[in-house]
Amino acid sequence: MARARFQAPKGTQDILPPASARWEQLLATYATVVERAGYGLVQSPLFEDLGVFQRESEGADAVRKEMYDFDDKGGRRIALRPEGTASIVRAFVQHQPASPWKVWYATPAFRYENVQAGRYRQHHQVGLEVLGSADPDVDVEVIALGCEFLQALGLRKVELLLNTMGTADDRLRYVEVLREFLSDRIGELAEDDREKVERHPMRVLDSKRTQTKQVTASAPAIADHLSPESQEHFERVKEGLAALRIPYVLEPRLVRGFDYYTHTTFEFVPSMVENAQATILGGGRYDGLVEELGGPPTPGIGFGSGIERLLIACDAEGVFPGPQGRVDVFVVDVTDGNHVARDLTAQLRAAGIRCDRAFDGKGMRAQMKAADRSGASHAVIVGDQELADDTATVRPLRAEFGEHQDAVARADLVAHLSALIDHTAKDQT
RNA sequence: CUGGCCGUAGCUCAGCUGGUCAGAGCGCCGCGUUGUGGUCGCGGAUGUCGGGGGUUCGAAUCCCCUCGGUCAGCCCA
Repeated sequence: MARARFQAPKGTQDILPPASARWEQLLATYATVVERAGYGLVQSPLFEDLGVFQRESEGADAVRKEMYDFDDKGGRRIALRPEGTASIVRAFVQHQPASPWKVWYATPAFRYENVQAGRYRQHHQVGLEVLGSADPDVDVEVIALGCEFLQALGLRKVELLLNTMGTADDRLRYVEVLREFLSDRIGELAEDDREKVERHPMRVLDSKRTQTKQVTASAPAIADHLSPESQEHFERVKEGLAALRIPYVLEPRLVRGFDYYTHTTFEFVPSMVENAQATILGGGRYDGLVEELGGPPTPGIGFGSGIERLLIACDAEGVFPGPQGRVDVFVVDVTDGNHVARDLTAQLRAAGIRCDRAFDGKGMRAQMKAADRSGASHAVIVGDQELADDTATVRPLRAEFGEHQDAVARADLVAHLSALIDHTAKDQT
């Protein structure tokens, strides 16, 4: 190797062709699913005032440690976006659009943390948010769209975990009960989890240490400590999911990292993936966040879904292979100067045919090899003979088209190829 | 931030306890067929053995540091 002086920073990666074609298709699939439900795209800055992301919540210390923050040349404290929701909420507060505001986004997210399976310093998320409605049917719609999206990718072996965090008041009461429960058994917890009991007992619930898990298996569930209103909200969400035939598993230990989460929380977890970081889509209601960012009391709910993890899950299930072949036609030119390739590719592209050619005056053998590698279903060969006859030789490259090659009049070439390609497209579906 | 494993060609890897250890397969390029790919045959190119330092007559091989990869905790998508 001509030794590379630089490489992509730790925890980041280059997504090159052909792998990048899967990304394009994934984004298109997502956009299709959410836009037909009335969601509009939001593009917001990749960096924000640090305060947008750093709030008073208990998780704040950890959040700050993982944030890519810096002072810009004007002395402003800036942070690269670590997640999608906060920017959307900031934009909502700033522009005050009419409620309910239903929006989606696709964005990179940056977190300064150690790399692990399914965890990167720059990862990519698609997500959506609904601001301004407390209706439990919105919870159902959001979860259903997440579900639809995963299905559209072909994922089947995915489990929906569902829980509720109640309201802030519910949680205060519950945390007392939970803390008491954990304090009584503090000796049975894994050592590293013991200090959390005082500070943030709900964090103990999602510890991955088996020792701790054995204890929390019998911990009191928040669902049993809800106010009647919270109870009612959760019931209606479950009812809605049942009506839409979306199976879910109640997971009392499913908690979210931030304080502003309320009521419904959910995660989709692929069963085929062994990694510790498996959640491919997670979200919940956050009825306090808009206020935290200086807006009027406004309910909100949304989810985020990690593209890298989605693709890991797709690989594990052997689904969503991505599009095959970048072009349908490859022009092979064995005339002097290759001017036919130059002109013919332009003509075919103008007619909407995806085609490519070789450069650098390669010999026919090399051009045919390139044609094969391009994934094209047909080669269009032009040499002195064809030039004289004003024709082109259309040569099939894939077994299903046989070995027969046609001499096609140049005037009929576009129509001829279009018909062949149409046929191919039909065969693939 | 803490810990385990790993770093040899574009890719996957072999290289025993330091002494032809710079190798294989795939891929790439060319030729067999100066107008036919994918199969087959033949030939070819590419490496400061991640980087730096040390031990030694001698280091891909042993030691230290560092960077990167990977996995786990924590956190989350």
